[in-house]
Amino acid sequence: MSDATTTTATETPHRYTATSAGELELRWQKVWECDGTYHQPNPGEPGFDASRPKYYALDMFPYPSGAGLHVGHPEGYIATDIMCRFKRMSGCNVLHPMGWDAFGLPAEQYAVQTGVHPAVTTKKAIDNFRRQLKRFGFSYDWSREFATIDPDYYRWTQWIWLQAYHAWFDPHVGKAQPIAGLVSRLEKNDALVDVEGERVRWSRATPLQRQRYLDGFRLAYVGEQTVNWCPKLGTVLANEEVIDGRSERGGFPVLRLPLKQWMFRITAYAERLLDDLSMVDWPESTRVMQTAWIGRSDGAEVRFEVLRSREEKGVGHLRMRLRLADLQLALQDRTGEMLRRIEDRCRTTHGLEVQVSLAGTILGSKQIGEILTLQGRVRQHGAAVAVVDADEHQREVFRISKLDKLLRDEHPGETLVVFTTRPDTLFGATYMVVAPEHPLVARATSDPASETDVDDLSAYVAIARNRADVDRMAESKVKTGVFTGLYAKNPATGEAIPIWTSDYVLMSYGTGAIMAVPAHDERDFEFAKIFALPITQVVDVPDQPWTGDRATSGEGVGIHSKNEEVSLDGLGTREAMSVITKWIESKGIGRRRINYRLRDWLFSRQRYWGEPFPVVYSDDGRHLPIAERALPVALPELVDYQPIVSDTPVPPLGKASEWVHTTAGAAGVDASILPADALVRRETNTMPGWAGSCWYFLRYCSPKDSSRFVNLEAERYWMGGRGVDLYVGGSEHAVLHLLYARFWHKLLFDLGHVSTQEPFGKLFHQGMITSFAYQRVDKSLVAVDLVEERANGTFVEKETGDAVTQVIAKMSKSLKNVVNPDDVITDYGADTFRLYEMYMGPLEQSKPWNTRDIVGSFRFLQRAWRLVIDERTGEPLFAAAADATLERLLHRTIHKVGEAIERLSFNTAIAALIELTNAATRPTTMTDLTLGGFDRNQSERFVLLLAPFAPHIAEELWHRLGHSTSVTSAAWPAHDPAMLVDDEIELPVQIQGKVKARVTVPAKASAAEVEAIVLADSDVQRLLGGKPPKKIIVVLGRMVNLVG
RNA sequence: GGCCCCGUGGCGGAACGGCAGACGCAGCGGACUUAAAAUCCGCAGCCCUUCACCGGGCGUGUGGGUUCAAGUCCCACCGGGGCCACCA
Repeated sequence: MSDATTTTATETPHRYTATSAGELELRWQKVWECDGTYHQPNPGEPGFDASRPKYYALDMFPYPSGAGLHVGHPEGYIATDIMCRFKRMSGCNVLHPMGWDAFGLPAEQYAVQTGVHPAVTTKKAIDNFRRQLKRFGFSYDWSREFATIDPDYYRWTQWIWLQAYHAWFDPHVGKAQPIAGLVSRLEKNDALVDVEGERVRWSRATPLQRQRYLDGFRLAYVGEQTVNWCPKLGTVLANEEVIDGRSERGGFPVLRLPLKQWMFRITAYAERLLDDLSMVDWPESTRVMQTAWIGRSDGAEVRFEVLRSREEKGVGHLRMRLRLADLQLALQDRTGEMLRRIEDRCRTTHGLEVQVSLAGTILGSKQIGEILTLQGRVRQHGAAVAVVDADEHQREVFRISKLDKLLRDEHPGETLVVFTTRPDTLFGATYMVVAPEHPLVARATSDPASETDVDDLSAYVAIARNRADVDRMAESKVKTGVFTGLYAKNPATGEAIPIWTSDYVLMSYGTGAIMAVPAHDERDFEFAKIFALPITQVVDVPDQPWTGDRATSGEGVGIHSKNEEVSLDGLGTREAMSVITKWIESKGIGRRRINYRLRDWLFSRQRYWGEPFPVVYSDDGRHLPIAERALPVALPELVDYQPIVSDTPVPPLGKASEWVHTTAGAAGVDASILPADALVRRETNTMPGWAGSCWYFLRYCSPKDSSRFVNLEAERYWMGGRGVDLYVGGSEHAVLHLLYARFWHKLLFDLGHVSTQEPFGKLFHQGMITSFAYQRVDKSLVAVDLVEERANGTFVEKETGDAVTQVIAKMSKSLKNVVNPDDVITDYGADTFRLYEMYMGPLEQSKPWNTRDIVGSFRFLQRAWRLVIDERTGEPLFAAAADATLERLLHRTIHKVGEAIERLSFNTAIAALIELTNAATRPTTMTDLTLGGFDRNQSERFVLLLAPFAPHIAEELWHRLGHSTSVTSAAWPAHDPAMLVDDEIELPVQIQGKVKARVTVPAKASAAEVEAIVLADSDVQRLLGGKPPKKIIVVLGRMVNLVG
């Protein structure tokens, strides 16, 4: 117990003490709950006032852990609560909800450790979090509370997933469309589709083949991917969940493993996710992080011929160009009729079997000429593939996957496609490198005539593959690699250059292969030095003179870059890139391309504690969606939810065999898809913890709606304009949650389910609450309880007496500097806690908790109380007459506080309130208490100013001032702008830029008048010593500068 | 290694390019008290000068620059933090 709890009850029985604060806080919390003070009706509901503007303030809902709340949790919640209370008083309808993000790994791991079912521990944790949060007096509308584990909620999480499953990203319109539209197009054209290397007409394809084909388009799809497999967690993880080769949760090593998993085609939205960042008011750092994560690179894709030896001549290319008129017709004719005609023409006039697929978009006829080239490539058997290749803009993802597929599947071992951001260095490409996982390597190892040691190659690939990414990085200092025995023909120089494999090239980026330009890329240079590969300079970089002992990666002027058809010599890098790209395109060996670092989002987890997928499998291996009417697919109550130890991921839900093996009818598959009695197997993977947080802010709008994931009208009202008006949470979610939620939102927007492109109009990250710790000379940290403070303000280690310095560190059990919010509230009350945490410093900054400082906030509330209440009687106390100076200050404070709240600058708002209180406080020695302080009206406005920050004490004072309704619904006081300026102001006078004197001038004085007053001032004349200044600068209302 | 942010009293921090250090903590002095606590009043960046008042100089990590004027803008460096990290 702190000093604050002691009270001099005998003399001042109505003081504000920790005890009385606790009493009145609990009392008002009960009243607010009984009265439904913070209940916000929806449009159409009784009590809804349509004339008021809306304000939606959202906290990142917590993941309730067994440990309970720590002092960092409430920081953001207090901030939004202040804003909400201010907005309510300013006349807004305010949506301020709270809920629980309750599925996920930590709860399951805790359950596995303790043997208690996660449903039990999670419920307990939620109850504890709710109790702790309620003690702060937050103005949440608790009637909107829900948890992501509620079947009524995850029913709709599954529903949204189904929307993605039934949709594809149509490159023509740049947005998601129902996949039924694509299917009917395929049917109508009876299109030739490509399924795992085999081409069949749609009408003749098996159901499984059709499904496989459509999986190449669905936004939620099954895909075979090299995944991040964490054996220790027993699950696969998304790229975003892997940091430095270790799991974000737990820090366990992560391996790579090819696996069929549910994916989200988030890459289809790469461009929009990037561009729309300009629409939102977000911290710059977060926008930069998302931009970097999406990682757009502009460059070119170039196809190299693969040769089996240095001497081999490559297979010739056949290049074709259709007449512009044909293309124009093809584009305008969406039915496919024209495409058929082009195919026919190729067959009859060129003797070529050609497939034409329409991947371009009608951007305007002027672009058509430049956007399309038809490339043909002859195979030995005479079959050919043509790719209609469209413009680089927007529709990239769809076409590229298509191109890659065709190239890889149709011409195994014959070409090697690379992506480069520096096509202008093509002449300097002296070797190639492919990732160890690249298919070319597998073929090279099985080539009996290989020029290299195949065993070496196999061994290297085996090591690189099995190595966890952590090790791969740890050993990354020295580059390693093996020659594959294959060569590629540099299309610019015509030279055969060796193809190597090395783990510095990643299979997951670009095409998994690079053209190495050692002269102008540091990584390639390092590799070339180690393996004595040739280095050819092809760019002269002005500020990086060529010395031969390092790569020059800057931009410059092309040299040594010339063949019969094209020359880059003398061209600047930018121009050279454009020239060479055009040349590549005209040769049909590549094109301009945009590449994204973003990969598709792996959405399956081999865990029990998550949302089941609404999918079953038929015995021919097809996945079949559950009908919407059959949702939710409830998570079975599994007694044994222990993860299955295995070298490969095995979902624990497989243990619920009665649940897994069922019939189509029982599972809820529509009879039109499969007969009701057909045996099916349920999907046993579950969704990751991120699923529930992707759309919870929408559910708050109408949490009880049982017919829709969100009520249409409620969504339009609360999310209207720019979505959530204020979203506060930690910057640790800068990419993960905030990127995923944006993706879901865009998908829902495209399908017409929500009304805004972006979910969160304004985002704010609160800083971390840190703590003090102590550091020895050797930089090791010492726990707080092992250190004592000396009288002179220095710190020594108790045991040794050695001096230690105070440093700022994260709160941790080992440093004994963790603060429990419950204790602080017991010692001072929730109002003091709220005030202290907001007064510590700027909201966005990380700040050290200092328990010693809390008393300052407490004393402020005591003074505020004494200012309004006579502590002997408990009755309100008023000055006989309003003090004019105080009135002026009050107006200024009203202005300052309101403006500071809008800026989320709560520390300065509170400082202004303290200044006002200090100015108004009567000395305790004063006997006539009617002399100082506020009059009734001033007191009321003062209490209103206090209300957003310290709602309990404000409510108490408001009622003691005679009001019977809550301060929550009172109007924010107005200020008179005329009261913000004084009649006379004191101006500093600078001489040669240094403040030397002060003069008092009328506030409305003109520059000339001010100048006259200054020059007439006796101090100024003395300081000038008779010499008139050369120049006088008058900044009205600010200062005067005399320059000699 | 790359990009970004931040360096202000003993501590947390204020400061539209215009009086640096608001406000709070800790500290010091005083009032009240038998006393302590609490409360209230006052003092408080550093240095020089002075018995004192007065007065003067230096001060926002370091060094330069722009400007009548720089904590604030520009360049370089030092220190701390964050993000990414072989992304071709």
